[in-house]
Formats: sequence, C-alpha cells, structure tokens
Amino acid sequence: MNTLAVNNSRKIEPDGRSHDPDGVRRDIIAVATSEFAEKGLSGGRVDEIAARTRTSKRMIYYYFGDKEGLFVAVLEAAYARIRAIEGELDLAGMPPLDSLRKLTEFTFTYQNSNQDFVRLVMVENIHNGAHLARSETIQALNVSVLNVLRDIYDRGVAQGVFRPGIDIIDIHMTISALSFFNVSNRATFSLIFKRNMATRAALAKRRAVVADTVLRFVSKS
Amino acid sequence: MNTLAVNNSRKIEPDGRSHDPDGVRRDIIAVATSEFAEKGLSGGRVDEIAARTRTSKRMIYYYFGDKEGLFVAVLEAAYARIRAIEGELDLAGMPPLDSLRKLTEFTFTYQNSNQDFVRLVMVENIHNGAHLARSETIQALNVSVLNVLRDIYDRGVAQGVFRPGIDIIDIHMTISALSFFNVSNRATFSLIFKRNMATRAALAKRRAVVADTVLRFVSKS
DNA sequence: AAAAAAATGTACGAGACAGTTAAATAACCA
DNA sequence: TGGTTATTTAACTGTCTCGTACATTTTTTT
Repeated sequence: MNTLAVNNSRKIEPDGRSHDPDGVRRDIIAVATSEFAEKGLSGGRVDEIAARTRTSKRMIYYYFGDKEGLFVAVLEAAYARIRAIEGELDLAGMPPLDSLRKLTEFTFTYQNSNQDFVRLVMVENIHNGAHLARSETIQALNVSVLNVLRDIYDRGVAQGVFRPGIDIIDIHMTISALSFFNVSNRATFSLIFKRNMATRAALAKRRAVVADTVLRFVSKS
Repeated sequence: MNTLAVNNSRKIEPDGRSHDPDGVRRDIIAVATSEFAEKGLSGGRVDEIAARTRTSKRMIYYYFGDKEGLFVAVLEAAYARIRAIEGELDLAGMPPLDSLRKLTEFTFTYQNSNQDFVRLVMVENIHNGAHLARSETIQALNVSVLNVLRDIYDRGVAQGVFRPGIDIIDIHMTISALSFFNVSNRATFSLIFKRNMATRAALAKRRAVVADTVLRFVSKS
C-alpha cells in the first residue's frame, strides 16, 4: 500500500542529530504521504506525522512552513515519481496495437500498486486543485505520457490500424479514468455491487477489459 | 452545483418553532450535504452546518447522534435520490444501441449536474466505505441500473448487434468510471493538461466520446 | 387532564490541534 | 578563527470544534 520506503539505516550522531538534512526532508515527506493519503488533508494530523518521523514537529515547520506547504511537497514528490517512471517506458519499437495495450496495462497496474498516489490525487481534487495550482514544480513537469501516446497513435494511423481524428487527450483520459476508478471507487463499488475488486483474478480480468476498451475505441472498423 | 433545494416556505409559529420535525431533518441534511461535499467529512464543520440551518446544533445531535451519523444520513439521502431517478429511466422500447447510448449519456449528464453526489462518494471512498458499510438502508437499495443494463444487453445480443459473453458489471463500471472521472478529477486534470473540461463544448464532446467508447466495447465487429 | 414522549434553545466544557517561542549546537565559509 | 547559517529540541499557547448538561416547551397518549 505504502509506496515509500523510509531509510532506516541512517546513522545518529552522539548529539542525536542525523546531519542529513535531505534525509530528514525525505523522511518527513514519506511519513506525510502515508498520513495524508490515509486521512486526507483535514484529517491528517501534523502531530501524528511528527511522531512517526525520526525528527520533530518543529522541523516540519522549519522545512515546509505549514501543513499546506507540507501537502504541496507531498504532491510534488508523488507526481515526480510517476513522471519519472513514465519517462522510462520504451514502447517505440512495438506495433501500435501492442504498444497501446502495454501502456494501458502499465497505467492500470501502476495505479493499483500505488494507491497512495491515487488517494492523494483524490484528496487534492476535493480541494479543487488549490495546491497543484500553487506549485510551479508540478506544472512545469512536462507530461511525457502524451508524447508516448502521440507517437503510438500517429504510427497506428499511418499503418492504417487506428482511425484518424482522435484527440489523444481523450485516449489518455479514458486510460486514466478506467485505471483510476478501479482504485479510487473500489470501496463503495465493491460494497454496492458485492464484488471483491481486489483479488488477483478480478484485477487481471478488469485490466484486460480496460485494455480492450481502449483498443476498440481507437481501432479502425 | 447544489442539488438540494431547501424548503424556505415553512411557516414559523409565534414561538419560533416550525413544528415540522421532518422538515427540520431534511433541512439539516440539505445543508450538511453541501458542507460535506465541499469540505469532506473531517473538513466539514458541525457548527457551520448548524449556522446555515434554520434550526440549532442541538437538533443535529438530537436526530443524528453525532457527526458521522449525520454523514451517513447524507449519504443515504444522496444514494436514494439517484436510485429513484434510475428507476424512472424507460429505455425498453428503443433499439439496444440507442438505449445504451442514452443510458450512458444520461449517467454522464447526471454526474456532471450533481457534483455534490460525486464529491460525497469521493469522500466516502477516502474513508474506505466505512459509513456505507454501516448503513443497512443503502445496501438494501437494489441496484436498479443493473436490471436496465441487463435488459438492454440481452436484447442486443439476441439481435446480434452486441457480442456475447460480457459481464454487465464491466459495462456499468466503464460507464460509471468515465462519467465519474470527468467530474472527480476535473481540477487536477484540467491543471495538468491545460484544458478547461467544464465548458459546454468540452462536455458535449467528451460525452460523445464516452458513449462511443462504451458502444464500441459491446458492439459486434 | 395528567403523564409520557418528542422537540427545541442556551450555554459551556474538555480536548484536540496548528503553529510558536526560546535556546542551543553544529556545519560552513571567509 | 570567528561569524553566519543550518538544524534541532521541548514546552507552550490560543483557538477551534465536537459534543453535552440542563432547562423548557409542545405534542401525543392514556
């Protein structure tokens, strides 16, 4: 569930300090990520974060100013992680259909394996994107996945397997929505429809359906 | 944005009381719906709800026990509303393809017009469905939309326009996910992709894409 | 009409929680 | 070497917020 590993192997000097400012920041962000993902921004407690950190509450305010500043930092770190991974995807060599399926399945699996990220995005949306709007860092992150998608789509159209005229943002939105919803709405959906959506089998089946949905949407015919 | 109309035409007796217990309950739920939808469960303030109500905080605790009891009542009311509307949908006479498109477009439009509902469901999912799990009322609500969908799908397969073997819950999940995401993730998505998703034109275009996606998924071909 | 139950107002208390104060040591750099 | 900056602790403060105690009135039942 938790996607961040806290570095527990830091050395503590005799004076009780770690002499690793950057490690302290990362430690705080890792703990805050799980706290905010679990309980939201209003529900998350600064004292609780401080207690689970190897440093003190004062340091949170020292580095991040206030609770919202910390939340912004948490969001930035979460987005930076996913962008970094997206950038590593190499789908150029494959046939367009295979590439698109692989990209979709990757997204589905990533969101499922990184529920903290999904929950943080939910929380941020409840706050109408106010913190994202204030973060230059995140808005400067260029959206690499769109380049990947553009490349796949153009090749598909050129080869006559995809129909032309589709807005790639629509493709991306569909992939995101179907992957995201499977995590974000799992609790209520499972309860109402009395289906466990978290089993290995259910996930594999749904992932295939999602990929089929995307492929059928772009395919010619 | 707000889906609940508060009855402002109640009569107030000389003693300052409304003598309309049921109206008081509805009034509280209406105000609490917008408060919780806007700020979440932890972020929502009982005092704020009380202040915007025509009654007092005392009555909130009298009728709903505590903050979470009030939230459960809010959820129940919201789900009851959507189920009531779903039940009224009459798509039986139409050709399957048209029915399915209409159902999808209805869902998309409903979610977009009832953002409070969407946000409440987001909030409840952040809480892992704990309140839904505790509400017998909601779990007893039978999921009428599945009957509608089953009827459409079976007719479509019988007529040879839909491919057989699809799980209707998958169809429903896809319709829900695509409709829901367009509201739930609008803030972050719009910011990152620099697209205003709320304009009339953007909504109409996306709604058509969503319907096409669903139809292409079930269609024979 | 008496008694019981339901509905409502006012005021307040206990605890939770974000953020601060003040002091002090270590690292860095000119 | 000495001054400036970075880092850290522990206790404290003021406010916000949920929930309640107590009193009272209205409605329903017997």
